[in-house]
Amino acid sequence: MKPLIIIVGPTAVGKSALGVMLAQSLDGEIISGDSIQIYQRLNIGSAKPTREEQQNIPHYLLDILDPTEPFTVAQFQKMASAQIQEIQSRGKVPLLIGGTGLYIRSLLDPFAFSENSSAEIRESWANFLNLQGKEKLHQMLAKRDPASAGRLHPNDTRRIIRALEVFDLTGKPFSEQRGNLDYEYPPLDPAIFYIGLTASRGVIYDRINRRCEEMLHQGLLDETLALLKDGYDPRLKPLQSIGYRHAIWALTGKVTFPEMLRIFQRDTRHFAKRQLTWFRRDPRIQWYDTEIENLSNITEEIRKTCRGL
RNA sequence: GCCUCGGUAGCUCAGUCGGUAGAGCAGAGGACUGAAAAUCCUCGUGUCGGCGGUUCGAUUCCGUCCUGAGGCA
Repeated sequence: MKPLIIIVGPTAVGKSALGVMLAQSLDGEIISGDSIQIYQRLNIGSAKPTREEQQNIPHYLLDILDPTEPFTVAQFQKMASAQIQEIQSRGKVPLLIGGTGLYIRSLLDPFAFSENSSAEIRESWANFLNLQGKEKLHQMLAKRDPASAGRLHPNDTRRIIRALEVFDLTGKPFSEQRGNLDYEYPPLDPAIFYIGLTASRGVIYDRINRRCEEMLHQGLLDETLALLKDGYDPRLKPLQSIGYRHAIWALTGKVTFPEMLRIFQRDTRHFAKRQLTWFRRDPRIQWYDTEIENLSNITEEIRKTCRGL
């Protein structure tokens, strides 16, 4: 097995910088595991590493989609795993870096996205939801897939609709197909070095608060306005992500500027907390606290522990 | 110095016609298998400014002190 290094963690802890450093010392190339940085024109708000920050290290899965194009885990899984192999085949070390937990996990655990999805089916259930309400929708799922219905809260309509979609598509309950893998974290190949970067809550939040301000200074509003002027629908998924949706509120006068900043910062903090909840659960991650560890020692540790290096 | 209005959860405040208190915001924990920067669930004990008094019982009434804002001198 060839080496693979993964860096995860909450937003704004310094994953990108660590990644570039490791890429330099280990002859590596970087693959982004981020659901927003994959889009073109979303630079400032997605905290996409700039040319300078990339330091001539090749970066993949950045800037490959137009904001109008949908993107899903299934696509990510396919593209990222192909890219990892491609890098390895050239004798380089792939570094997977990102904060999108589901994306990262789709590469490590047996997530099988065999069936195609169906927007039509989803739409019809969304319609059902509008007409009949949450409880009825939940009951529909309970009839077809009691296990999933029991697991999902009636308010979590997005997941309920997906479970219904899977049933319609395959005739089998979603719960059967996912094989109870929620809490199963099979051991990783010893050639994989899985790093979680973290810091105390206070430090993370300070960094987030500052970064949000910086994004505005760097021109987040202009970046967003340019997209709107070019006809991009503000309801597009990537334009509803953190930062962009806030910019849109301010640009359309829905909120005042200071209020927008406040909510932007808060939503980013909430997001970081969700990321931590996701990653903390995975026992395979080796955590590094940026406040106490000297990150430059990581290279050596990787050399020692990572098979194939 | 006098008068008025405040001092209740980290913040802004509500409330208790006397039976030890609750909203919003902030925060915390959790879930998560094709929208995941999304979506969803759960969580509020705090000398009710201090000290006395009245009372079976005071955060609530009375006195006094401390403190903030405003007004009058």
